Amino acid sequence: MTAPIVDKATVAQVLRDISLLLQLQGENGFRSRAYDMGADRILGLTQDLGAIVSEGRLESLPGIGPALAEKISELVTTGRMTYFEDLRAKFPPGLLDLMKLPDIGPRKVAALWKELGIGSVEELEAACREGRVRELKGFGAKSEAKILEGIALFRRARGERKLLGDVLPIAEALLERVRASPGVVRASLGGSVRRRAETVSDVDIIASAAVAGPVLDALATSPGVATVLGKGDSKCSVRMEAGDLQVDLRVLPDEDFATALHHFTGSKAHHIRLRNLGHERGMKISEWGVHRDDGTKLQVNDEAALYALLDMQFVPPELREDNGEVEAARAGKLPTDLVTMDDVQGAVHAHSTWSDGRNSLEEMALAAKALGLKYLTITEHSEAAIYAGGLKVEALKRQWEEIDRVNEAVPGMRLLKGIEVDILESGALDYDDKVLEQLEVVIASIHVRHGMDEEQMTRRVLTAMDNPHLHILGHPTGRLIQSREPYPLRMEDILEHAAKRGVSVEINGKPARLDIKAEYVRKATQLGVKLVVSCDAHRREDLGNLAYAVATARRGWARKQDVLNTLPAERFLTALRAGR
DNA sequence: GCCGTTTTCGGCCCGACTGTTTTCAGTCG
Repeated sequence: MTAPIVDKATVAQVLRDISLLLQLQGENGFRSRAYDMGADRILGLTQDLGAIVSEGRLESLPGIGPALAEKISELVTTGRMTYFEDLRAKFPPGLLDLMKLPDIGPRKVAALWKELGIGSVEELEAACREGRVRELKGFGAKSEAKILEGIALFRRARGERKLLGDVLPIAEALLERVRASPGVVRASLGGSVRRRAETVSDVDIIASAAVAGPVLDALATSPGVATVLGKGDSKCSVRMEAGDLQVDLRVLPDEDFATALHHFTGSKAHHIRLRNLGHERGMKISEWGVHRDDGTKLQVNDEAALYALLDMQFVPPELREDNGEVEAARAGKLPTDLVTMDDVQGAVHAHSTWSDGRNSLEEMALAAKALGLKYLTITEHSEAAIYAGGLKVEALKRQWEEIDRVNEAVPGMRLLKGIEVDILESGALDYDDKVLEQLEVVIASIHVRHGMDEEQMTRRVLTAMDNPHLHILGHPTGRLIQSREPYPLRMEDILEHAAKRGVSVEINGKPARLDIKAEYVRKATQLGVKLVVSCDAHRREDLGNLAYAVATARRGWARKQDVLNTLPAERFLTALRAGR
């Protein structure tokens, strides 16, 4: 098998660019959407793209037909796509950036380009300042002002999505404010935040109330709101001061709450599947309810009722990505015991002032206890991690004495003696086996020498897993969302080896890591690999990262029994050693 | 461009909001 020249993300990006260019050309919208759906499909693949291409299996993927298969195949095997290059050559290179501006879509970009010869953000800015844009049909003075605002925003945010961990706390605070406003019956977050996507672009809140006005006002006047972008009879959009975050609130009668919540939770792909299923049954599903073809409105009290109408199991929001959940729910094969925060008995992966953490062992213990947890694994860095205050063996042994003291002092909470030991370049671990065997929990992670090639890096991790004292593989891919690519690793090989050797795999809940990601969680559970949800805490507040690890586990369809730290401490320790 | 348990052709989710209009087009989610 030859390694693909281009990765999934690149293929998806090319397909999305084609979609935009086709829209610019005024092509059939469904044709451009086919490229978008193809991009989604490729991005969501758990299997190796190179293998799928070389085995000619592209066309077996839903949404990929002969035309896309041929183009993707060309791109993956040669690194180029003639169709894309030809298409792109018809337009100035800056044109695609224009589409990223708010309220600017393909029709407006086409008009700006054809009528005014505008091909870049800079040219658009100049034209707005000179008042040339208002001369165009469909544009006015207000449009020019809004475009200039949008350009400023574009330059600040560069269109980047935000980490879920940066957005969720803001979203939950706003939700509480909406919930407390006059006349609200029900309220919930929606959108990618509710689905717990790794990154989100905005916040959706859905509320039910007999009168919408006061609820919309509550959001518009919330602390932290920078500008009110728009406010109508049922909808209000604001931009927060923090991080240019946009928040959309919809308020409707309570009888429409469930269908609206479902609609605005998405994902779009999941939703389209459901609408089509409804169509087959003579039902029209929209945010305004479910209607029979004769116009009668069906009562839908909650989302479960909506799925029941379609003869499906309820699909939890985290699974609504059209990754097989629709088929599984129709067949009654969707797991009903996905892991929840309430299932988690202990937190894995915490640092203290002994290495690079900010809080003492006792402070960490008290904070974990306050969250209702029963145990916390203390896993400082090992000796090689000099930059992170890694512990020499003597210091590690002194720490055990303090752990014993804290365990006496904080009843109901047990600190477990562990380590986050470095995986050295050779694949050896940074402590002798004689030290490792005395520890209750051994996490092994890579922290240095990221630049090795795929073969070397894979070999390094496989070798590490052969050490019988290693219990958990820590943040296995090393990615930092939006700032560092994963190590070049054959993850399928790693997960298969973990299954064979009885090594557990971490789902690191630090919002910038979420490592392993949901797709690999699903792969891991299929292979029978046991998982732990971790907080990778460097301070008290980081214990809350567990919630993001649990969300990632759920997005990967992990059940309670797949996650070892849902067990009480003693059984957790036994399970870590089972199969080792 | 993709798809099919009435289809290999003719569909493909649909409503709110804004700014420009004077009945609507474009964008967004």
